[in-house]
Amino acid sequence: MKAIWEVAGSGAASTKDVAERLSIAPPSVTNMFVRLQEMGLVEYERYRGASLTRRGREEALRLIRRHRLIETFLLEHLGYSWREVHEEAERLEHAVSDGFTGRLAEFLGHPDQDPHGDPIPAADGSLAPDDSFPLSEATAGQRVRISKVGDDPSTLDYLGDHGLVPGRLLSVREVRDLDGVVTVEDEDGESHALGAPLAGAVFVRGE
Amino acid sequence: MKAIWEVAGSGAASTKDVAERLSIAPPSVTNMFVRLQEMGLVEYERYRGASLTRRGREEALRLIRRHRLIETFLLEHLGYSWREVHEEAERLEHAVSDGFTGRLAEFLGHPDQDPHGDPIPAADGSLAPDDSFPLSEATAGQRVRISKVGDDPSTLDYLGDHGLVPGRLLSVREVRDLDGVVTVEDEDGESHALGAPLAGAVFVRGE
DNA sequence: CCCGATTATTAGCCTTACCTAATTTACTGA
DNA sequence: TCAGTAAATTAGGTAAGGCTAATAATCGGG
Repeated sequence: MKAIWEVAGSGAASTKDVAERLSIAPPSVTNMFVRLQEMGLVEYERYRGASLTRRGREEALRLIRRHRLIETFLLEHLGYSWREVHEEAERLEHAVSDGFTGRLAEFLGHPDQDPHGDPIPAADGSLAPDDSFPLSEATAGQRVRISKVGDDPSTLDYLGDHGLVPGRLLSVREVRDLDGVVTVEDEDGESHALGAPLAGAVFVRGE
Repeated sequence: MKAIWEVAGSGAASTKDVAERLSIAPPSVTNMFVRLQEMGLVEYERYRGASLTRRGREEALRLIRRHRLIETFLLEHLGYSWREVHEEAERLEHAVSDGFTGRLAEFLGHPDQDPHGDPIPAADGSLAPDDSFPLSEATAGQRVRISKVGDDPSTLDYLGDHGLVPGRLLSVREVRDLDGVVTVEDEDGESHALGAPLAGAVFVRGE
């Protein structure tokens, strides 16, 4: 469910994309699509991918809520680094109950976003709309705030080391079409030139 | 592994006892014994039960360590009650990495016993020897400190409600052979008469 | 010392969640 | 439009971890 949401949002997720996200073989995904449809969590048509039903979306958002709350806890209270946190949270989210999730939210002070800057769905399944866009789509001169960063570990490490973390305010100096390099200046006057892959992994909101 | 340890310590655990502890059918246990033996975690002889090898014991103690650290966290930081905590910890302990365990121990200040009063094995697998005994084996006039209480939920609730928790100092007033009732007085001068089942579930150490 | 009760094992089956290999469908560009 | 390729599905298999029913071993009392 979570993989479908992450891969396709409310649209239809392809077998291949889901298989890649989960690192499993495509036939296993087809199989799962059929079963999820029987359970009423997914709308599925052969050769056309699967999309979430209302119930399916709720289920996915509950999982994502768990995941992000757990990540927040691991990062803020157990001293995990960004590169370690994802894997641990992935395993934990399948083992914890709703009761645990609620108490953890309480413990953390009901945060509405995780340390990546991703919004944490509310217990009722509602999710703040996301108006952020990748830095690669910014325009020169714009002032933006980092809202989240991609979750690839080495990307995360690099950005973290350079202070490019959610909440940071940036001025966009140049967006060069030729090679996709985006140059930004941070609050300390430090300037960063980010290649296309990095610029695409830094999500921002206009200020 | 954990079930074998809990049921038999370093002795041999019977198929039946383990099956009961895990609420599964005996044949499943026989099956598992065979596989654990192939893995070198258990010494097993048909019709004679299984006992842990050195590696098996280490493995079991690592799990118990996890379990007790998780329980401690749930009770002390997430506001779980004794009756809820066991089930949640049981599921979590299988999802958590050694890294998590270490950081959680750190977060909790490296406690050496859980809130039940059970010792928490050290990371290297060593476990403090347990010199406690059930209240039913105390003698009148003895002063004892509660070291742990049985983990049956309703027992736990009753004892908790009456302030009979680990750490509490008690004076043994009477141990009546006739019906097994043990009468104790707590630090506040409050007197408690505990029937055989309760007296057997309260473990104490001489002061 | 042996017989019946208790405990354990074997045999055979099920479901879940994966896999690979072979086949089918859909898509795209000449 | 149609052929080649990419994606998806079907077919059939494996291992883990359960189950029940039937059989076998052990043990304790008369």
